[in-house]
Amino acid sequence: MQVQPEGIGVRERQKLETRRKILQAALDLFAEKGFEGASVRDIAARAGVIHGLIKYHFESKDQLWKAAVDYLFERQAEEMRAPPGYEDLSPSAQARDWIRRYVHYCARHPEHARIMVQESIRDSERLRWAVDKHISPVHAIARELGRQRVASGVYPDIPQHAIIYIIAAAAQSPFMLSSEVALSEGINVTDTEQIDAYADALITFLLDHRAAE
Amino acid sequence: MQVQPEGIGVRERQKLETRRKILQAALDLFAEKGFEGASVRDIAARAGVIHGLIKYHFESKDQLWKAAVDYLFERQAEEMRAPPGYEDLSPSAQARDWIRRYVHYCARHPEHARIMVQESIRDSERLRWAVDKHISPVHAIARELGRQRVASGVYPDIPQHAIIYIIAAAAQSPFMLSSEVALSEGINVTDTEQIDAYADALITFLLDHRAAE
DNA sequence: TTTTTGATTATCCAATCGTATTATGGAAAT
DNA sequence: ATTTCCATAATACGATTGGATAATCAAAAA
Repeated sequence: MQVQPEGIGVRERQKLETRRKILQAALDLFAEKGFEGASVRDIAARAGVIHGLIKYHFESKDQLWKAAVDYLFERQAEEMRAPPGYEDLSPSAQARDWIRRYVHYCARHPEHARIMVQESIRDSERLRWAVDKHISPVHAIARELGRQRVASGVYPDIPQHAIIYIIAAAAQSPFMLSSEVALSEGINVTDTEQIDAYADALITFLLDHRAAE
Repeated sequence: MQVQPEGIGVRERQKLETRRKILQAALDLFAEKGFEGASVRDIAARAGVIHGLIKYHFESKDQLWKAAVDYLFERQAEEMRAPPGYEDLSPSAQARDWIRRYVHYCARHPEHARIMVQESIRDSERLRWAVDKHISPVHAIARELGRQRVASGVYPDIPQHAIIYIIAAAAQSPFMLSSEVALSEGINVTDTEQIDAYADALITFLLDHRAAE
């Protein structure tokens, strides 16, 4: 009657590891090929497991997708948490810092925008689930933030949904479409310098620039 | 030996009509479901023809997609042609007019952004074809326009590719994602008032606003 | 040590996929 | 009037799809 070292057996550790590998492969392939385009056999092959295991661990392709999206938004919440000292910054500096951090998040995890955009283009049950569980809560927070920045004159007084979609789309676009950018502009958007340069450009266009005349 | 009224027979007229119906159905379904998600049988059913006709008229699903994209960019070139008197406007007024017309184009034809974004997320032979034939030429024109506007102080002095992706993404986003906007914000972006309001908001954010402090 | 449990493996299934092939019927050419 | 041509229709094919099922085998429990 030994006490287990980690409180977890070999068996359960392997099970969790298998789930993790499947989830990572699902993220990659759903982002690359979309829900219909990514087959459960492709996903299983990339994860290095037999395809029947996906039904065993996730019951269906649909629920695998939802598990992947859960992971996506949990990770976003962690990585986009305000850094220490953020509250002490001026409204303008807060906005600049937030946009810069969001651009870096989009560059680090282009699969987030890729999966969600491909799903949001269609009107599926999966989209309704994602809106209810993840998108609406995120937008509610963004609206509250946006209202404060309009009040302090950092953002212009335009509808909140316009602010949300303009900033999100502009921040995600070149990283979500990195293949197109590489082919048409010859630019590798995964370079750290490129990411910072793009964040600078976006902040300049939105916050520092006013058209002449 | 009668001279034909239109220079075109019943037979050829019907053939062209069939091609047109298939092309329109392909546009709808490629935009809705992506290349892999849209089956040739779905497309044929929506066009009201037998599915074998698609091979007869377009040889393969791949070439049908390319024909649809050809149509997309030809129509865009027509509809985005500068209106009479455009050249007489000030640089600032030209930029505002162009953005407003582009937002309306995106609202009128959300399938354009939907098809191209779904394809640009993956790195396929189709994407390379589309970049070579359509995207690169469009970007070349956009870069030239952008350079003029930077010179006149209407756009900020940031890299041209940043200008292109910021404006295009922001203009397309709410219309490309109209289902998500409807579900999460309760807004119907197909309303004419909504389209104009969004164009106003985008122009304000990009050209008229500067952050306080 | 023996038994039980459950993660994994190996097949199987019906449905659907893109594509190829053959048949047909009426417009166009002679 | 007769023949030719070709757009359309009707099947067929092998491959792949998501999902279901039964066998296996080692860890965990007894």
